[in-house]
Amino acid sequence: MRMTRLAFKTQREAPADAEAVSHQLLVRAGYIRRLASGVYSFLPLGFRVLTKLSEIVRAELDAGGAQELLLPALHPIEMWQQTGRLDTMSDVLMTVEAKGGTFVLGPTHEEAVIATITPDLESYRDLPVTVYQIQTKFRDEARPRFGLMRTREFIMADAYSFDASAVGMKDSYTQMYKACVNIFDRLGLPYVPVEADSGAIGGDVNHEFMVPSPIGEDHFAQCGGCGYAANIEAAKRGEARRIPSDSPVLEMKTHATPGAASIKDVVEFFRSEGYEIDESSVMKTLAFKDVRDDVVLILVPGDREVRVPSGLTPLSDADFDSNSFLFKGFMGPMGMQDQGVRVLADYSIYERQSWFTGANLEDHHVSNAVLGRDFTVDEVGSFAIVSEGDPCPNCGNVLSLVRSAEVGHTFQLGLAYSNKIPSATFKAEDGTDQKFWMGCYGIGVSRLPAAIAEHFHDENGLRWPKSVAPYQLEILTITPARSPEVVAFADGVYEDLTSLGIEVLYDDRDLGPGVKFADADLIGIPTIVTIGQRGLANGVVEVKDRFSGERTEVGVPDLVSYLSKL
RNA sequence: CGGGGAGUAGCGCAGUUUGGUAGCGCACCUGCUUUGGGAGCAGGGGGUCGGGGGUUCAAGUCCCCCCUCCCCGACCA
Repeated sequence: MRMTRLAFKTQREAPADAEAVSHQLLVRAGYIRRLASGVYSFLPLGFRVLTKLSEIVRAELDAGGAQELLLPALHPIEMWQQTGRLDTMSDVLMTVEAKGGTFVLGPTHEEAVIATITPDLESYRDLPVTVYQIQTKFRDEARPRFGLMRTREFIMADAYSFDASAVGMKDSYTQMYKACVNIFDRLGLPYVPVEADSGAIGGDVNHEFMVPSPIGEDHFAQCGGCGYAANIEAAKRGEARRIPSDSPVLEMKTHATPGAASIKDVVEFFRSEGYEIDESSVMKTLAFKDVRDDVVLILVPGDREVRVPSGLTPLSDADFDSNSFLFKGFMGPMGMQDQGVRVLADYSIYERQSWFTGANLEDHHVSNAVLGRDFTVDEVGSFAIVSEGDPCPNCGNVLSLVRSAEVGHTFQLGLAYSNKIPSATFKAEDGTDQKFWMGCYGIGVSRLPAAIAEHFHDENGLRWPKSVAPYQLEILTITPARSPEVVAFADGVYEDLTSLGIEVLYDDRDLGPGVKFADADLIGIPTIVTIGQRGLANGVVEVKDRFSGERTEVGVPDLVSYLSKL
C-alpha cells in the first residue's frame, strides 16, 4: 500500500481523553478513532490488525475441531427471559425496539447459539459439536475505559461446545483450552491461565487467560513457588502461621460504643479511650443467608474484605428485622451457634490472640474476645479476598498480586443453560431425552490490540509482533521529490516484494525525512527499509528492526532476497 | 449510581476573573526555499464557542435547565 493512497493521518498530540499509552498511540498512529464513549472505529491500519488477530483465532479454533458460524446480534428478548439473564445481566443489556418486538443486542451468545444449533443436534450420534463465531457484541458498560480495553461495542470470538456427557464436555474443554493456548502463543504476549470465578455466565470449572498489564482491570494472585494462579475473585489463601499465645490475655469486656457502626468508628472510639487498636485488630462480622435462608456469619479482620462464597447472599434490612439477635454494625461471633447460626472464619483469625468485635447489642462492642474461650467457629478457611503476601493454598509460599487484562475466558457450563431451555435436548442411546453438557470459550479480539500495544510499545511508538502487524515491512524514501533514482529504485523494490506476496507499506509521501522516520516508528511496522540518495550512492540500503532498533546495511543487489527471508 | 474535572476549528490549548469584531500551535490549501530524525518565509481556508432558555444596547464570558466526555470509586461476559 502506497501511503499517498492510504486513508490515514498521524497526529503529533494524543486526544486529551486518552489516558492509556496504548490508547494514545493507537489514535496518534491512525489505527482507531472514537465515535462515542466506548465506541471505536477501526481505520484501515487498525482493521488490518484486527483481521490478523481474527485469522489467528480462526485458524486455531478450526484446528481444535470447531466450526465457524455467524449468529445475529439481535436476539428476541424472550430468549433472555427464558434463561433469566434479562434480569441477571440487566446492567449491561442494550435493547432495540423494532417492528417485530423488542430485541437484546447480544452481549454474549449462549441463548442464540442454543436456539440456532440444537435443532441439528437431535441424537447422541450428532455429538460432540463445537461451533464458534467472531463478531460484534454489545455491553452497556457503566464505565468504558482505556480505549479498546473496555468498550460498549466490541468484537469477540466465542466458541460453544455441546456434549452428551460430563466426560465429553471435559474433553471438549481441554481441546478449546489448548486452542486458546496456541492462539496466545502465536501473539507472543506473556499470558497466564488462572483459575477464575464464573460470574453471570454460570458454570463450574473455568479459567481466564490473563496478560499482566498496567491497564488491566483485573488482578490475579500468583504463587512464586508452585505456580498456583487465580483471579482475585476466586483466589484462596492457605492457613496462616498461628501466633503463640504466651502473653497474658485479659478478660473480655463490653464497652458502650454509641453510634460506632463501622470498623473506622470502632477504631476511633477505642483509640480515644486509650486502647492500642487498628483496623486489623477488629473482627469484622458480616451476615449472609444461604440457599435455605439460614444465617451464616463470616469473620475477617477489619482491614480485609470478605470473598463471598457462592450460594451466600448478604442479608437485607428486612432479614435483619426478622433476626432480632443481629444488630447491624454491632455483630460479633459470641453465642451465635446458640441462635442456629453457622460461623465461618478466615484463616487470619489465627493471626491474633484477641479481638475487638461487636457485642451483639445495639451500640456496644467488646475487647479481648478470644477464639475458643469467648466464642467458637464452625469452620476456619479462606474467606477473605487474598492480599499481597498471603500464603499460597497449595504450597504455603507467598502470593503476589498481579494487575492484568483478561483476554480469554473458558468455562465448563455443564447443564446450566440446558436446564433453563427445556427444548434443548437430544436422544440418548437408551432412547431418553438428555440435556446438553456445554462449554463456552471466549477471546476478546478487539481488546487484543490494546493489550499488545500496551505490552510492546516503546517511547517512539508502537511495535507490532510480525504475527499481527498490519504490514510486514515498510519502505521509506528520503527526498523522493528531488531524486528520481530513489523513487525508481524504491518503486521497483515495492513491486518485487509485493509480487512475492509480502505485505508492504510504502511511504512514498513527499515529506521531510524527520517526519517520515518519526511516523514509521509511531506506526510500528516490524521492519523499516530506508532508501535514500546517500545509501544508493554507496550501493546500500538501511534495514531497521523496529523491535531491537538494530540497523543493517544491505547491498542493493541482495536487498529483495534479504527482505523476503526476514 | 457517588465524588472530582472538562466541553472554544480535525488534534492540543489560550481567551471566561473585569461582557465590547473568536485567537495560538499542529494539521489543511497556494507559492518559493529547504531536505538522512517531527524545516523556513509569505499568503489562505476552516467555528452553532456542547444544546436550550434568560439578563443586557451587546454574551465564549453573567444566570437557570439539559446533554456529552474524562478521572477515582461502585459494578463487570
